[in-house]
Amino acid sequence: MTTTKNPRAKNGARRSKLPKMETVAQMANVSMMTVSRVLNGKSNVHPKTRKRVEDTMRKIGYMPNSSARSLASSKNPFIGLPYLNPSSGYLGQLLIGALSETRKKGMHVLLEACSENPSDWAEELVAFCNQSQLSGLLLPPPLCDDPAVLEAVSQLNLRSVRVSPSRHEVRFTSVRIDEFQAAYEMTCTLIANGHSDIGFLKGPENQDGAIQRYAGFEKAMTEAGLAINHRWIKSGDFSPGPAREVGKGILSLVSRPTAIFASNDDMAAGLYTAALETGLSIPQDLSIVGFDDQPIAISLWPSLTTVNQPIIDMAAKAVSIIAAQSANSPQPRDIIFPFEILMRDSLAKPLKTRQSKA
Amino acid sequence: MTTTKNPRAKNGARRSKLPKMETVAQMANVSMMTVSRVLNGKSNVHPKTRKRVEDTMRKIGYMPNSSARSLASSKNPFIGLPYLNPSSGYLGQLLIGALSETRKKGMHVLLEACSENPSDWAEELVAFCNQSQLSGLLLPPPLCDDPAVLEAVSQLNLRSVRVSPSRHEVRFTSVRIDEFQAAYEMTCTLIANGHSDIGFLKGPENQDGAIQRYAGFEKAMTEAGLAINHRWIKSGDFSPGPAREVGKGILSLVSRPTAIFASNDDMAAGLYTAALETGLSIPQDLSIVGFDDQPIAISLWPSLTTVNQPIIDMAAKAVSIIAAQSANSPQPRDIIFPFEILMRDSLAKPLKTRQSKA
DNA sequence: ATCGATTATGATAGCGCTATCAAAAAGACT
DNA sequence: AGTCTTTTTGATAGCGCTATCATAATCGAT
Repeated sequence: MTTTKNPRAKNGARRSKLPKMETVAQMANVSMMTVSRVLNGKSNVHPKTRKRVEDTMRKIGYMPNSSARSLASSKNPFIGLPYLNPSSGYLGQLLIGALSETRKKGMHVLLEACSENPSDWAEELVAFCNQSQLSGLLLPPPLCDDPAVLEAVSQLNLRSVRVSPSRHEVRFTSVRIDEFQAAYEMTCTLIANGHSDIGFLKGPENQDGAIQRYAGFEKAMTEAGLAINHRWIKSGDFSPGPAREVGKGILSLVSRPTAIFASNDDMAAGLYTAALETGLSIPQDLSIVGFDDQPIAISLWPSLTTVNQPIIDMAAKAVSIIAAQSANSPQPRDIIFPFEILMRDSLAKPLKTRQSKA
Repeated sequence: MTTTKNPRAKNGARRSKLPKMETVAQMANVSMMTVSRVLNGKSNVHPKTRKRVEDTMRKIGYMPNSSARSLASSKNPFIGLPYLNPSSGYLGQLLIGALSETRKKGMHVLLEACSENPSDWAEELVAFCNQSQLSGLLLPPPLCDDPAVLEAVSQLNLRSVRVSPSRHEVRFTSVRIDEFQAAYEMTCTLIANGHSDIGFLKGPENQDGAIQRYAGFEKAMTEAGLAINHRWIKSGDFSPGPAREVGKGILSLVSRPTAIFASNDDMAAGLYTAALETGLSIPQDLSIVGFDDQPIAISLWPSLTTVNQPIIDMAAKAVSIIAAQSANSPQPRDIIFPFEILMRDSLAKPLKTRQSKA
């Protein structure tokens, strides 16, 4: 008696009820199916009807419920982006490209952090894809170069695009630059500038891209008839700290190179520090070139000469491939983008030219 | 006759059929409802039954379909993260924290690029949230300081958390540091090191955080009885390029400061370049301090003294608040994290102390 | 006009899961 | 054993949309 049963209770404040497709259909005097067709941009709707439906949608602020759409069609407007190493500038670029394209296509990017442990990648990825009913997957390095991941993903019946893998793989579409060629050309540039004593900071030994970069360097040196001094070739992990350490090692040798090619810009940054600490001026005493054109390249002084890969365009292309509903052209392709050698201020001709024996 | 009707046809290669909940239910000899309860971790399931169901799930590799779950429950395991300015190191940190937490909670982060045009933000955000049935929203700067966005989002009936807003707002939960206090303490540190001629590079005039940082600087100067020389106070946009320009302006004055406080690390990096170009050594001729501890802070040489805000922890906390289903404690809170002044190598005592008249 | 070929629209039946409420089973007491 | 709680389980009815197939409308071309 004292307690008056409150009629609102039920589902309470769950969510302010959005208009549903049925409402649109009634107001526009068509069936839901026609509304659905308009929503999905199907071609076989009479222009007049289409306009009426579109107007109605706009008028009542209809928003399709993506869960329902996806349940009914087994397709989500989501593109998965699993990755590690999120602090790198690479991710930022990738996202700019990917998001600008998903935006146009009405899709979204679903991010997923990967385990630290590479052996978990494949299994996690499968769970991720299955649960979220992704329509596609963007595979950045190092995932795109992991055999177990590729094997697992290839069985998943979704469109995956590998972004900057080091080499093509028949089962997948790749968007990439020719890293080997880029490293080759950068080395040629160094040589053309009069350098013959050139050091190289390798990336992680187990990353294919890192290997290709070194291979390109090797080819250019060999072609030019220059010896490679192995005391000037060191390995790092694509981060500045270790690069600085090994850089100091190289620069404190009695005979040191006039130029060093770092496998990426972060390592080049480490090298800058090493040079400054050793009392060497860039580029007078030492030329440094990098790879990737990370944001840091222009923050450094002098600005870093490096190789630019158009990650933004590559990511956008990758998304547009996934978004292409055309469906019947699921042919994996190898799309090679042009790279660019950005001549900035960290490369100059050496003061004296010499070729030491390796 | 000639044409043998092929029974497979129908839905063709759509997707390799994953086991459904019904299969689990049958195999475990329970109803789907019980399976659903186990899946959702409800408490009222007999331990024995729960184990049987869990075993069955594992055995047949059951993966719940998140679209179906979300349609039935009007809840997606997605946290929206709208943002601009994706190249900043800030985003990387934010993602590390957010993703490590979503991972634990079985949720995902849905990224969305915002329009370049701030006046579109609110409307876009509403569409984004409604369509994707987000369970929460992370609002990083500058979105978290935009009144129209806050107004729109507050009506949306979803959990939103503002990440590093410049001040608290009663309608929302905030995770942040006290930027005013941090800037104040950093300035005190500068003063304690013997600097009295201190310049300041402001951030964008319209960002509240940037304003607070300057206010903290002002307070410390005033308290110490030091005059502010307005020729040493310039505005930038949180990016290195313009900072370098205005930095050169300040450093080429006849009377220049012995230290400059940049509103963020990117601007500090621009200042490094300006100093080097002007022939000044850091920190001998000029001390520089930054704010944010972006990745570049340790790539610079000498390493940058700066303020660290624990973005990773803040983002993780934000996600865990959204994930907290407890529901009946929707009280917005203002969670202040401790900042840290990272003493590195870009700050030293000035060679000579003087106080010029403003 | 009349017929087939096309194009536009609609009725129906789920997609895979959860909310709801009712029923059954298991304890806690006389 | 019998009654009353409390815990555990199940049957049913959608969530909001799309696939599918059938029907109706439209259009040429005879």
